[in-house]
Amino acid sequence: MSVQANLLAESSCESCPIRYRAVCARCEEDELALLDQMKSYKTYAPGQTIVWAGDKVQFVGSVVTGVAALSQTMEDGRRQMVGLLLPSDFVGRPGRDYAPFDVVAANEVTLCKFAKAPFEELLGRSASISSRLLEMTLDELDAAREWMLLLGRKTAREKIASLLTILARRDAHLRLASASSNVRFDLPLSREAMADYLGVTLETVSRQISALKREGIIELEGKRHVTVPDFARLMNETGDDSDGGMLT
Amino acid sequence: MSVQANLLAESSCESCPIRYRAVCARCEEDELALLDQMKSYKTYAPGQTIVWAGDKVQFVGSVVTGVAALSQTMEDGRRQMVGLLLPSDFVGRPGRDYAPFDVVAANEVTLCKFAKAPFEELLGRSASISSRLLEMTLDELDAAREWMLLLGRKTAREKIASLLTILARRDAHLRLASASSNVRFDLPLSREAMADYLGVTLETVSRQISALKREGIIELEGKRHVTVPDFARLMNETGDDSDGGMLT
DNA sequence: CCTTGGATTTGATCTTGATCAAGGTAAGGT
DNA sequence: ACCTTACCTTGATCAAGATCAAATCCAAGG
Repeated sequence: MSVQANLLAESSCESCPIRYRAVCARCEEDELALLDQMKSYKTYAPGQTIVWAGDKVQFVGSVVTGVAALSQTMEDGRRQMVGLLLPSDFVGRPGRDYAPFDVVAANEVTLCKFAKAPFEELLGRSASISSRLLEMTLDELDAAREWMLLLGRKTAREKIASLLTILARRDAHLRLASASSNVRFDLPLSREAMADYLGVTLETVSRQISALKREGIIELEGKRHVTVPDFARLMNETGDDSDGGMLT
Repeated sequence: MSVQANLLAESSCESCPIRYRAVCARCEEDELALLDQMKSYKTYAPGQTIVWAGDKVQFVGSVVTGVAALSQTMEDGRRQMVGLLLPSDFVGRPGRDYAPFDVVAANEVTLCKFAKAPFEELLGRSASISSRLLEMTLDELDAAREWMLLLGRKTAREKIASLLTILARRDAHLRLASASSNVRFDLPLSREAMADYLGVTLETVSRQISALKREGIIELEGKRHVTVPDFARLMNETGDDSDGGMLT
């Protein structure tokens, strides 16, 4: 939910459209100038690991384009994705030196980076930035907790439908679930990545997608392009309240 | 993990031992005085709902004693606990008016409350409080994400062992997993609450606890009092790395 | 055009944990 | 002491999803 809220927030700015929206919604001019000085861009190839869990991390930043995934792996190889980073999402942990999780580029990802130390210094002085960052973190926490409900209590079918709903909303920039029928979008994740996100196997992902297709709830062109002829019908499969969580 | 980190943080203070540690680790004297003026205490009975999801919430605060649970319920009654609030944990969401989840007292809970508006006002001025709150929120986010791994990928046995480990650590104030054998503690949660936290049924919780008992990994006196004769052996059942996540 | 390898789909079977159904246990009330 | 009630344990059965094992698809390269 909160991810969407973020995407739909204030309008963007020329030089770094995403960063401005995400971190600096309420920045003063001089703060923006400072941030501009310390920013840099970097692009990562699909599948590339941006940060390894346990690494010392020297930067914070925002996703500009692409999709990155936060994930954890157990010794025996079981993997769980614990967060999706979409454009405008913040990456990094002010006040913490080591990354708690892997950050992996799901497709080609561009980050807008700030050196960590000066950013933290600015954070210590600017109430506008730190309070904005607190809000964003609280939103992430809410999103994580909604995902806990999905992981702990939803069926495989509900999990898939929930993920498709989120991706569809993101791509279509829908404000309300019911706002538009016939949504089309591309899956930014492989079946395996979806499985790791949903806490199921890739076979289960494939079977559930096939089932939704067979029932006409979604249509597929190729493996990755999805059309949802009736969004409400997909929503009905998520197990969520019909209001789409707009209250939060 | 982070919950433990919090508990093991700086020493406490006379008038409101918990709050000082949690929110005001780096407060100035005058900020403490302000907080003292606006604080009040309230006690809730076991099972009582402190906040309903969707409610307008007028306070923030800290847990002083007892255990409270954050939880979500689906229309058909499926329930998932999405956070445990132990003494010193922060409750509430500065900058947000409505509660996203239910908050329920698992046993008798005492809260130290601050009126939300003046607290937020202080937050807007005090870099020390807002940065501390950001850190605490990031810790909660890490804890939520570790729980996602548990919910998505661990077996029932690993889930139970993980929960027991966390509760044992909390109660025994262990610094390291291996620091002490023969840990004893009381379960603050019913079987049903544990089930809702772990994303399984209460029967599964009961069976797995019985299995661990049968194998001598834990001992039970009554339903609630647990003894762990060899902590490392319990840890081995959690599926986690042996280091116990001390790096984060 | 053909080959190749990764990604995906599909099928058959198995396992874990859910569900359904009794019993057991202990604290509190009468 | 006896009953009530809430909570917990245990057993039998079932089903969702995991696992194992082929096919199939398709884009990239030769």
